[in-house]
Amino acid sequence: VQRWRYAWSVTNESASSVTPAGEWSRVREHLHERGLRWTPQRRTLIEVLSRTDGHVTGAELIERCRQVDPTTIPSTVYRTLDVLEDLGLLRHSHGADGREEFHVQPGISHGHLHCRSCGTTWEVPADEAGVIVDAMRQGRGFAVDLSHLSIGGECAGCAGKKAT
Amino acid sequence: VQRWRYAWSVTNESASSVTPAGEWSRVREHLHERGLRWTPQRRTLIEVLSRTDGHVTGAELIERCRQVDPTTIPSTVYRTLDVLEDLGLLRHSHGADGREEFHVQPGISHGHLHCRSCGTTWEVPADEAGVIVDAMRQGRGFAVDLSHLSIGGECAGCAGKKAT
DNA sequence: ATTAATGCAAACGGTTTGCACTACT
DNA sequence: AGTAGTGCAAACCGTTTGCATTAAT
Repeated sequence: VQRWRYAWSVTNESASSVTPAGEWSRVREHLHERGLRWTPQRRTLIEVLSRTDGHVTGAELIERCRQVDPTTIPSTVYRTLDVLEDLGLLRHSHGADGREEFHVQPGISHGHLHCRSCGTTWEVPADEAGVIVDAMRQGRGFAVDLSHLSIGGECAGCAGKKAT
Repeated sequence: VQRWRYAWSVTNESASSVTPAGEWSRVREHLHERGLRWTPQRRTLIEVLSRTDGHVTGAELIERCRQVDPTTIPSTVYRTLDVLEDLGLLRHSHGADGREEFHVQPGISHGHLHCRSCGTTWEVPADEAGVIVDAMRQGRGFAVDLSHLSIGGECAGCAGKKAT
C-alpha cells in the first residue's frame, strides 16, 4: 500500500539547516551505537526537530511530520520521541494547556514565561533567571532546573492595552 | 433508582472545619445572589473543597467526593468547578502531569516547587517569590501571577542522598 | 537471520458535551 | 411553574499499548 515514501529530498526547504550545527547531525550514529535503527520515519522526525527550537507539543510534531510525510503515524512519533529522550536529545514536561511539551536541545537551558491574555510564550535565559536559581538555592537548598521553570502572568503589552 | 442520598450527616468527620473560617461558608449565598442553586451535589463538593488546601486535580476531587457520596458523577463535579471558578473561589491551571489542577483560595497566592526525584511539591509564599516578581517586572514589564509559578528541580534532601 | 521498528486499531484517562429528566427556587 | 442542575452515555483528544507485519542491520 505504498508506504515508505522518502519525502526527504522533496522537503529540504533550507538545505543548510536540515543538519544543523548541533546534536541532530549525529543522531544516526547515536542510534547505531545502541543497536537501534535509522528509519525513514525517524529521519522525518529528526528533520522536523532540527527545524524546531524551544518547545513543541507532541501533537504539533505529529502535524509537522505529516506535512513532510502524510503517512506519519502518531504512535511511531511518540515512540521515537521516547528513544530520543533516552538518548538525552530531548526532554519533555507538560505545558500550560496540559499537553506534552518537548524541549529541544536541553543543553541550552531556559525557563518560560506565559502570558495568559495573548498566550505568547517567551524564553527566560539562564542569566535572567539566575536570581531565581540563587534564591531557591540559598533559601531551601533547592536546585532549580531551568527547563522546568514556568512563570504565568500578563505581559507588558497586554497589561498596557487594559490600562488605556 | 435512589439517587439524592444525603451523605452529609454521615461524613462530617470534623464538624468544626466543615464550614471553615473562609470563603466556603458563604458559597450558598453567592450562588443564590446569581440565581444559581444549592444542591446536595454542590454541598458535597464544597465540603470536600473546604477540607482541601492548596491544589488538587479534578480527578482527585471526584475521588474524594465519591467517598462522601458514592453516586458522584464526574460531569457534575466539573460543571460545579466551573461555576465556582466563575465565582472567583477557585482557579485552575495544569500540573506537572498534565492534569487540571485546582487552586483553592486563590486569595492566598503562592508558587510551587516540584522535586523531580521525590515528587514532593512545596509552596513558595509570596514573600519568598518576591524576587522573581520584581525581576520579571523590571526586566520585561511582565506581571507574574504567583498561582501560575512552577519551578522544577531537585530538593535539598534528594540532592543530599546522591552526594553521599 | 535477527530483532528493532512500524502500521494499525483498540484502549486509556481525564475532561466535555448533548439531551431528557429532576428538583431547587 | 420555570429553569438550573443532574445523570447518563457517548464523544473528545492526546497519548499509549498489543500484536502481527515489515524492514534495518
